[in-house]
Amino acid sequence: MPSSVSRADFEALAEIRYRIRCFIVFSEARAREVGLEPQQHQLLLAIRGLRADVAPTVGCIAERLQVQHHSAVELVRRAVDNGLVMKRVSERDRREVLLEITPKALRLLEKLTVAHRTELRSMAPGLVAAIEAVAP
Amino acid sequence: MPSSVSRADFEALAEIRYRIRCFIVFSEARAREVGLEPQQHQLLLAIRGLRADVAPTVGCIAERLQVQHHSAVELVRRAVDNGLVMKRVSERDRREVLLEITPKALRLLEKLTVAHRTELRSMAPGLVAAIEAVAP
DNA sequence: GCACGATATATCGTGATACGACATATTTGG
DNA sequence: CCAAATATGTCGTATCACGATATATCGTGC
Repeated sequence: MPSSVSRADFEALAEIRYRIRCFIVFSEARAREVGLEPQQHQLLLAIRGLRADVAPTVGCIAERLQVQHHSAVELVRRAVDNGLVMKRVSERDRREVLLEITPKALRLLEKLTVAHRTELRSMAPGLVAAIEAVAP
Repeated sequence: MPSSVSRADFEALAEIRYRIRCFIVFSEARAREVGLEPQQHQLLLAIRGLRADVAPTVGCIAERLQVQHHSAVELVRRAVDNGLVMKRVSERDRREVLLEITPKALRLLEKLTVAHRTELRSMAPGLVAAIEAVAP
């Protein structure tokens, strides 16, 4: 029985990862250019990009960032130290902490989001093609 | 002048990052399940997924992994220690080191690649839709 | 054919960060 | 009103990518 994985499969999967990494590296470079650590940029995007009907708690953000909750706790603490995020205890459930990004952070995030939208529009065809080569 | 970034833009960009992270987390979990460090799995995929007409040198792999060359050097060293990769000096240019994955590593990579192909087929529609929401 | 800049790989020390283990605070259900 | 569940927070550790630097090899001008 021959392998069920062809050379083309390896190439296509490697190509997806390569293109994703290019996007991530681009993103991290843009974030640092405006003085943000890449993870803190992702935190801001996760908070601001949450659907309006979802409460921006630490746990929810941890899920969206796909990290353990205590990693999110530390990330939020650094962001608060840098004046990017504000915490406030939820009134409904005082175990929960609601997150909000500061006006300064929002300006940086908007600037970064414009750059990312532009870059994505440029790389989307290649990335989508790579994905569809693996998952037709 | 209003912001050129809408709420939908933030949500769509955040959604792309979320789905990419889900894929990465899935990938890292599968790699660890077969006893590979995620980066070493990526190294194997990068080597095996190289186009046939490209020489698998350390520098080339560093570019495909989007890391600095000395990061690739250390990654390769760990992979060699683990019996996953073999190095041999290029005859054409003795500065270059050509990389080859071992039969054992190839078996692991094939197994992982099957799992990734399956997962990608499952998540591709959502990911592509998210990309096209930002880059129509 | 040799000096020198360019290129490819390697080494070492460091800093950031994500995680596991554990702790605290609050809510909920019987 | 107590115990289990849930949400957040703290601390120590280990991994890993990077910058700075070093070594080896190649190519070129002279």
